[in-house]
Amino acid sequence: MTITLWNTLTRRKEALVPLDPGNLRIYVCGPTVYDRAHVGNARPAVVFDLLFRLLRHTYGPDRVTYVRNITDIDDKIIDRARQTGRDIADLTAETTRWYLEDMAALGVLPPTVMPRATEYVAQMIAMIERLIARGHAYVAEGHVLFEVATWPHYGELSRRSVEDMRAGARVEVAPFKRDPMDFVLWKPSAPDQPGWNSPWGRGRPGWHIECSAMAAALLGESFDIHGGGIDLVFPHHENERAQSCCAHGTEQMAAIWMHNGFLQVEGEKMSKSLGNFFTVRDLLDRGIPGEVIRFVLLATHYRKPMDWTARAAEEARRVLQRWRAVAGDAPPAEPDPEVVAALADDLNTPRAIAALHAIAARGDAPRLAGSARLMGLLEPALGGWDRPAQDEALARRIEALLAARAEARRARDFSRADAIRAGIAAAGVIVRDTPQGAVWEIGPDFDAGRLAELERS
RNA sequence: GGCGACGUGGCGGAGUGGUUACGCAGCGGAUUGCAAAUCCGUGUACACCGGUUCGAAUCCGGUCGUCGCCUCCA
Repeated sequence: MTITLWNTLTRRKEALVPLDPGNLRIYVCGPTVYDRAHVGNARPAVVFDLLFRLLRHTYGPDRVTYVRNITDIDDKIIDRARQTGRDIADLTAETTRWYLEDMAALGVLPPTVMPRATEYVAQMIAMIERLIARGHAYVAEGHVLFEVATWPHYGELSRRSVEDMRAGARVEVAPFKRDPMDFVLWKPSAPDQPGWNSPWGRGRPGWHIECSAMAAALLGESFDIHGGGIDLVFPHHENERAQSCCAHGTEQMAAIWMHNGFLQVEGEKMSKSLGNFFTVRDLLDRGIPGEVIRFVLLATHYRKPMDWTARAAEEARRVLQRWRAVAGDAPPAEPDPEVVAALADDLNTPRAIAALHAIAARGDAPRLAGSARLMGLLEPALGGWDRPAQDEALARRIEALLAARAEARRARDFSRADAIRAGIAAAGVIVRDTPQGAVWEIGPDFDAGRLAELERS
């Protein structure tokens, strides 16, 4: 099975040809840890988790190295710590823990390696020294800057010409820059800011260098896939690519560059001022299962803009509930070839989901379970939300009411039977009659008061 | 202002030079005491305007709209 992926660099779908068949290497830009992950942050985590699963399935679990970093050096972190009076290490440690918990709730597997930027400062300094030695970087007023003009390929990834960018520059240009587009590799730290000793004085790394250093340390100078959100194409990935290629003297940092599309909420962009800004934790706390969130994120092709809506979540919940009922506890079979083929075609998840619908309609439980799990769905660990509540007293009360209805039906007292049924429904309990008898579950609008009212009548 | 992405039926969302995507909702039927659930069947589409072509929703050009990047936001 050949995996084909859209390469942002070439704007084409390309066959994935491993540089080293024994070790497929992928790097994805992870979170900057200063706050809870929002739904937009979850999209790349889920999308590249799916890719990770597909690669493991295709090449074998031991032949894929997936690196997703934790950026724990950043001015946003410094600002947040200052505002809240917290210690930076506490803040980043707690936020990292939150991130991992929230992603695990979405069925995101731990990557092979999760390096933290603070552990790679020495490698960053070494890389900056190489860039200076090779004539791609210069020191000015305690800063080290990458000199864009020294690399003719700058702008290729984001399809921008250096000329256009200079013309459209809206940022104030630091006076010590040789060119407005030059970007910071290292900058000085004030005494109250975190800093590391370096040949250029006490300071801290610029934004992009940490990914270049960690990728090189863990995956080598050149690797197979580099991924992240589309907003990272410029400047982050453009700059990473320039730094890495110039430091190592290589032609490519990654063979394939992948970017997921942006996320909107109810047709509008997510922003705190619109009040539609919410974190993964908000959704989980609101009772939306992580598996449902994952499904919604995978229902749109990863490269397209997607819209998070309450309606989409509701639809996803119903689909998963039905699939879980079909799959039951069946042992998972090999994934369906059509599902694998769809995913191998640039992660065409909507097509894969359509194939899952067909499998579910056939009632092929083992195949459904095995195929869905390739996508991180119908995993036992994410289940439970689709089962009735474990409250035994409540279960006895509902079953007593259902028994009363069954009794009324046997007596052909249909008006009483229907009244009980309507009452149970009004209380938010969903009842389905099957040949084996009535089954029920607690719906989203459950109202214990109305149930008690019904019991009195 | 510069650069880029996207625009498919009531909704979500693939695909793509000539043949049903799929799901949800709707409608019809089976089933049911009546319902729910389930099963079967079914209609509606490719932003707009030109062009290329035997044929375009699919290619090319333009217009409009939405979104993103150019501000250390995935």
